[in-house]
Amino acid sequence: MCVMLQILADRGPSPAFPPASSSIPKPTRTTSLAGPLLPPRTMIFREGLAGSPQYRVVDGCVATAQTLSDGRRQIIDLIGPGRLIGLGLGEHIRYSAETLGFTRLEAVTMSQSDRELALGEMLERSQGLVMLLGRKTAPERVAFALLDLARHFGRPARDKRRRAITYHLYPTRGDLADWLGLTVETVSRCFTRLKKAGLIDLERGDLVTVLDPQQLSGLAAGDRPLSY
Amino acid sequence: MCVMLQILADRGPSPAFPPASSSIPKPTRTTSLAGPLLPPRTMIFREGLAGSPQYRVVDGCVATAQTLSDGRRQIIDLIGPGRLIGLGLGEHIRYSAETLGFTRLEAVTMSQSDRELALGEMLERSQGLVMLLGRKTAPERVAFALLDLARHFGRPARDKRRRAITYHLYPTRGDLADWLGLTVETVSRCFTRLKKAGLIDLERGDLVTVLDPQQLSGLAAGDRPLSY
DNA sequence: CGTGATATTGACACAAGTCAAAGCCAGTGG
DNA sequence: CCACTGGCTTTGACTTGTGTCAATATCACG
Repeated sequence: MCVMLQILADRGPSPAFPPASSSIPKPTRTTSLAGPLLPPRTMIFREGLAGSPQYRVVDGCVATAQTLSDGRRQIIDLIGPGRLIGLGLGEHIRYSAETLGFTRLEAVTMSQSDRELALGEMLERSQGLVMLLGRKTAPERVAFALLDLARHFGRPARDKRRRAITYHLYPTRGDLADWLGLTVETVSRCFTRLKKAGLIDLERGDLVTVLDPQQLSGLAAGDRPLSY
Repeated sequence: MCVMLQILADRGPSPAFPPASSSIPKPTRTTSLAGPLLPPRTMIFREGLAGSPQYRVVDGCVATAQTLSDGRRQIIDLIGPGRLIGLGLGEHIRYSAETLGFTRLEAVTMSQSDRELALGEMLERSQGLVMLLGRKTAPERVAFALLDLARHFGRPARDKRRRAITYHLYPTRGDLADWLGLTVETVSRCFTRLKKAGLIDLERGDLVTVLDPQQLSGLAAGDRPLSY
């Protein structure tokens, strides 16, 4: 039995995604709880909606974000397969969530201790982002993002027994800018510099290969300055 | 019976503060759990220490912070009376905590659901800081900080039935800079501008009066631009 | 083969950082 | 009581990283 997820596949501002029913059916297959394939830019829920539906990302990518009254947007987290969305204060949701690519979710119910663990993980990631936004330079931020995405979306498929990791980049330059507290142009310039420095490779704009994870993480941590 | 808190009142890098014993004695007085008065700049715990002792701030102010290898510091939160410190992943503490003024703590043990609630609150504050650091200008950040501190440290003592709020500023300009992702100089300049604009008043450097909370919160939210 | 979104690149502007010099104040000791 | 010290703050002059604006390139899609 499938949890019915009403898909509202419009782009941009759209009606809210109804929370899954709280009655979780027994799995009859491994994917029995999984919803349908959501298209890119589907709004899953919005800021201010009461209640907190909980989903696990099965495949694809979801961005959680807060938006200021004047349109400034800050992405709180990019969430890949296996991770959860919908946690937070029970009262009101403080952020919206939308898909960045074709994405499959499954509804989950969690024990209290699982929720506590998940909250702790979210807190840890949020505090990491605070450090990044408060004290890191643009190249450090972009390097960090590329490595974080590699961990979540990279297949262990190493290029030629080098430690290279290749993955599909779900977020656009604009999404990355809104995550890293930068502008589209700055993100693009950092990409170009990282490419010229031989740390990464980019194909067709959305296929990333991290060529030198070692050096890239040195950059992300602020140990090395990225020459040029 | 008092929970013994070993005070290490040195300034700067110092040994860790030992977690309170987990056996909580019955209160014999209202302040029976409260520890001694900790002097300013006492390190309560450091990053990387295992276990997570939990305290409530009774009086004073505590800053939680992460530090990069090259010394860049990011304050995660400033915590006033009634709020908790020590929550997070059980495994390791990802941040350090130190007092900013004379501070009294009390050891607490919490039910699981209290912990979940407290984690949710920390998460919410952390995400608010993410928005501030990623997308707000320096004057907006400072305005936000002054209002947040007013909520936590301001006495309801209103000036002359105007909505003015006065409070002692625990953090130095440097602490504020490390919280807001700015420099000491920028924080100081914003203070000067806010003073000239008649939104706040400063006496002796550490006594703040918010003269126009209304307009200040408009500034903090990015609705108004702060002329001059 | 247009058309529209996204990405890159360049020229320039500006907010915030850096460096440096006073200023202010609390604490100390003569 | 006063000079001295050291930390914090303020202010000014200048630099710089990142943002803004604008032109072009690239790519997906009909």
